[in-house]
Amino acid sequence: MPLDEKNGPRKSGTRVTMRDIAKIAGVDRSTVSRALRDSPRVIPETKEKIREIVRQTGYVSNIHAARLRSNRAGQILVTLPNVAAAFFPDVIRGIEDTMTKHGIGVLVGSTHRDPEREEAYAKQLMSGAVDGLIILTGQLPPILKELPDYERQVLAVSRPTPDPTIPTIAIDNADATNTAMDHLLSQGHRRIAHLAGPTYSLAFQTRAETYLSAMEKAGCTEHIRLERLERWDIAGGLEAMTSVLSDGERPTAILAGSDELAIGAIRAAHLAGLKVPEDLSVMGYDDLPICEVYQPTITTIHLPRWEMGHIGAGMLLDNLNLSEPRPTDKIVEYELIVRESTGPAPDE
Amino acid sequence: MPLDEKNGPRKSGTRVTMRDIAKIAGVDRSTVSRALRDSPRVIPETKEKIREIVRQTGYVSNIHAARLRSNRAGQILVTLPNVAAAFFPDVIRGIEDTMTKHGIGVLVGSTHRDPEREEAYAKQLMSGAVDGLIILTGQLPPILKELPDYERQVLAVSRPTPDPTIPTIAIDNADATNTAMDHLLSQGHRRIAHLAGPTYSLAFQTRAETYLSAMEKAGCTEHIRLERLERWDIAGGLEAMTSVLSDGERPTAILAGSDELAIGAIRAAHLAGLKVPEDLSVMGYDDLPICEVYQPTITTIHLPRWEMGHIGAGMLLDNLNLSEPRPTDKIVEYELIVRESTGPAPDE
DNA sequence: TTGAAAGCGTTACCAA
DNA sequence: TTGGTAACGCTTTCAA
Repeated sequence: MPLDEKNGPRKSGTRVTMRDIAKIAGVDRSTVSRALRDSPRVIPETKEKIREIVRQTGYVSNIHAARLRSNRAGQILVTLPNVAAAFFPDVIRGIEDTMTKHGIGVLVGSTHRDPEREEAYAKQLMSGAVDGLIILTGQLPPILKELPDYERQVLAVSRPTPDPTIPTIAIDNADATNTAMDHLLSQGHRRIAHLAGPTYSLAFQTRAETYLSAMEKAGCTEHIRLERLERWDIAGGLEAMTSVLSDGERPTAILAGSDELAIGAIRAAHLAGLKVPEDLSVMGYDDLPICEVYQPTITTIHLPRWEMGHIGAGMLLDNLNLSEPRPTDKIVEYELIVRESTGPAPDE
Repeated sequence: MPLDEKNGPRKSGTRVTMRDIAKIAGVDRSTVSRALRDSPRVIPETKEKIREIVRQTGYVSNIHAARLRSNRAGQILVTLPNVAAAFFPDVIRGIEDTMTKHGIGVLVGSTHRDPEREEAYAKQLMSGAVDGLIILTGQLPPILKELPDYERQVLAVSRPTPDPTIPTIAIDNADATNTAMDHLLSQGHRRIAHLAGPTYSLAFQTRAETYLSAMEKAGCTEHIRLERLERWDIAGGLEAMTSVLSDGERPTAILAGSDELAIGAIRAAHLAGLKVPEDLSVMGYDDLPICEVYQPTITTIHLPRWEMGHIGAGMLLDNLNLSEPRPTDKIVEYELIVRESTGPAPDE
């Protein structure tokens, strides 16, 4: 971050400072400081006088000075792989709603899976620009481990990280996958393919592994078809499904690792002249808003996104404030939502 | 933002400071500062020595101190109404890509149309927490006007604001709407209804007005049906369309103010047993990614989202750096994309 | 090329 | 309840 040394400090244009307020009010700077933060140690009269002067002068406190002195940023950072994914807004909202109540600001940064960006965000925490970090990417920037006590300032929500010391809020992905598989198997499906999300993500990894073991348990070993992807968006689903349809035995059901993959799969099936769910059942994970209005509507595993964010935010606040750290994982409930995109296996 | 006065400054846990590095290296703090910012005024040898010590000690500079002293935040803020809207990610990406190249961080905040939140974000600019503000909401927080020279630090992208002094990057909404209407009229449609986005947004307002005048010009005054909404998401489109279908003359085409409204409208039509586009044509604005894979695929007005963000970011950087302000508006090009959701008007 | 020193504007301790 | 004052950790003149 090469700041231009040629420019000196940006000319602050003779901005009003706390000292000025103090002078006008005829009190000390410390009193002004207390008054503005509504300390009980200033009588209402003095407060009102100071506030009036602030109003008239249009004074705004210099946040850098406050942060330097108090060593608190008053804000946290949420990192996610990609702002475009419809999964995150609700999680962020859950975090925001909680943090805002406590006067803590929430910043959002997208990593695009770029290690440089991840490191830049990690440094925001390390440099004190933010007080805490909530990771939605499932990736822990390695550099963070240099930060003493990082387990208390970092939290993973919705996607577990490889580092088990980071407290995590998520569903039980193995359990959810078994529920999904039960749904498909109970409809008579045997040729079930899985469009798996990226292997670097633990959540997708678990889903894929559980799919495999569920297929084995159901005696469908010979029908296993695991399509591994390096993405989990609509385009990825489209591509993967096209590949599935183009060779080998055609499945009667698709368990997609995300709703986006499911939409891509449905679209690919449609383009190939197949009807969903008559010819092919498709389901996903997440229960994105679009699931309810896509045509057909989409069967999925509902994740309590707002709630995960809410719980995570509360937990981070605890870790940040309490002298005693309490970094424990938290499993939240999922729910199978059956809609139009899955149905009985077609007769042979 | 009531910080807890009981907690003193957060214990920094004997963190390594610049002074420590200087002591170990046997140089002055100023030399360390220069070395770390790669100033030409330190010989490579000294630099390397200092860097090595930094590496070993795990030193990270205190960003608050740097910002206080230099009076620069090194980051800008982007405000948008709602992280959930699929419209914004590309715009943000365009902003990020440009800013990152210049070593400027990008923060994203959602207002949820809450005046308190809007004001809180405005104060981030006023307090110096961020160097600039890019507004995607179409709303200018009133308090910002108290900031001298705010026109140079604030920019509106994609949605014009009511304040004409704020530089704006957007398409020509009137022109785009005429293009859309031409498309529908040329397909033989006369009974065209418009699902209009919220009136508080200038962009939606312009689209609605242009719809009206286009209908008049086409001699379709008696078929005008303008459904005004306070939202522009899928649920809003569903609701509005249901209302349109439930009373009065049934339109043969819908011009929806956004792609989300269009999806809601298509869904409502489907639920009412109508086929799109055979019974009803529907089109939107924005060209969201889902338009390409929804069933049917959706005709729309493409907006160059990444580009708008990119241009906006560049313009803000100019305004921030140059002594001479250059706040001019910029009109970008849109494009009509014809897909499956529109077709010839049905025979009567 | 480096060092010394003066702040940046606020907060929080300690006294009064 | 208020005042005085010493930091907070860095950057940037100015001098050497």
